Amino acid sequence: MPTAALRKEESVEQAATTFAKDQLRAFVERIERLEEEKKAIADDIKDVFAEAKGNGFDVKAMRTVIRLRKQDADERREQESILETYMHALGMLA
Amino acid sequence: MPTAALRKEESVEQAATTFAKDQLRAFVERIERLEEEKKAIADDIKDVFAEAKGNGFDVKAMRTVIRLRKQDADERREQESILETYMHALGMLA
Amino acid sequence: MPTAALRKEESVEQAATTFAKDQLRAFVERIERLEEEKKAIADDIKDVFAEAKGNGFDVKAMRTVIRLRKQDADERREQESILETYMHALGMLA
Amino acid sequence: MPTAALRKEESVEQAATTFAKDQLRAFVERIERLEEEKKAIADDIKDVFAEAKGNGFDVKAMRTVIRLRKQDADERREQESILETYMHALGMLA
DNA sequence: ACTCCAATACTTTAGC
DNA sequence: GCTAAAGTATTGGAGT
Repeated sequence: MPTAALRKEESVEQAATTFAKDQLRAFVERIERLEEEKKAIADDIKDVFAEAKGNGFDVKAMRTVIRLRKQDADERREQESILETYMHALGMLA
Repeated sequence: MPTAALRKEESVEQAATTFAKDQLRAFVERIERLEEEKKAIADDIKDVFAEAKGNGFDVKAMRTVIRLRKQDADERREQESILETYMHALGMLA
Repeated sequence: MPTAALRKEESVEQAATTFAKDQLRAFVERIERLEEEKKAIADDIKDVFAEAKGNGFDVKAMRTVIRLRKQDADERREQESILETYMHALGMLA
Repeated sequence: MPTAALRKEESVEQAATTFAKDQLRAFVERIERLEEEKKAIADDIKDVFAEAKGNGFDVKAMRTVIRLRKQDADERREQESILETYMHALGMLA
């Protein structure tokens, strides 16, 4: 993180304020940039669905397939977490 | 992506089915890859908010600011005008 | 829904405005009342968890149990919905 | 809910376990009942919003108004002040 | 335009 | 008290 340049004309408080302002602006702009990227990817996804649809696939069914695959992936973590909870409840874990 | 080989043993219909299956798989995998990227960016955004919070900024206000910057001026005026009307109606303003 | 009383002193437009105002206020108050009730129930739920905890039960494990039971209930609807989607995709429905 | 009968054949430990089980079941069912009630009220709220919408009101603005009414004045001023500061810093105001 | 569903954001709660 | 996670509410987008 760059230090705030303290110009002669500024009081210490003004410098602090200026610094916070710049810092805030930097955070906001970083987030906005990331959100643009995210939006671009979301648009890409839409395009792929549209292309699939153009090739005769049922988009809703595709979404279901993708969702189920993701659930399968998530489920293991989930199951492990549940198991842990139970073992803890039964005093088998710390 | 390999093309669907039309083996001697396959009927034309089987080939078509195999092709559709491969094509579907390809679409699904492209989407899954894109969703992973999207997730990564979403995580980055979270990190930035966390960092901002660690520097003393109010995350909720930051979100508001970012939302407002995204709205165009007309839309914003529109919303504010409706809100004002309602607040008036409910005696929340002058 | 009660009609808006049109007082002699009011113009038609004022009456309309007054009516809308009263109507808005009525809607808002109905919602606020419902939200209070909802809050009260949420508090009751908290109390039950606290009581269970006081009787030596593990709250997190209880939440897990409740969530799983709810999933079982939801799952049937979900499975039916998925089945429908597939049947549709395969041209077996509508 | 029946109390746990302590049958001759049961050891004290078994009885304790049975009792705990029944007690747990009772807690879980109480919570599930309460959650159903909560859900019913949430649905009622949705209905009221839908009705308001059908009468030409802007649901989003209504939600905002309700949220603001819930905040106490101090808190509201606080939030507005932070927001203003941030908007200033980003050149969105004066 | 409107409904429905998925995604996001916010709030609350549990554990450290 | 703070961080991490769950649950809940709100928003936006896709399909009809």
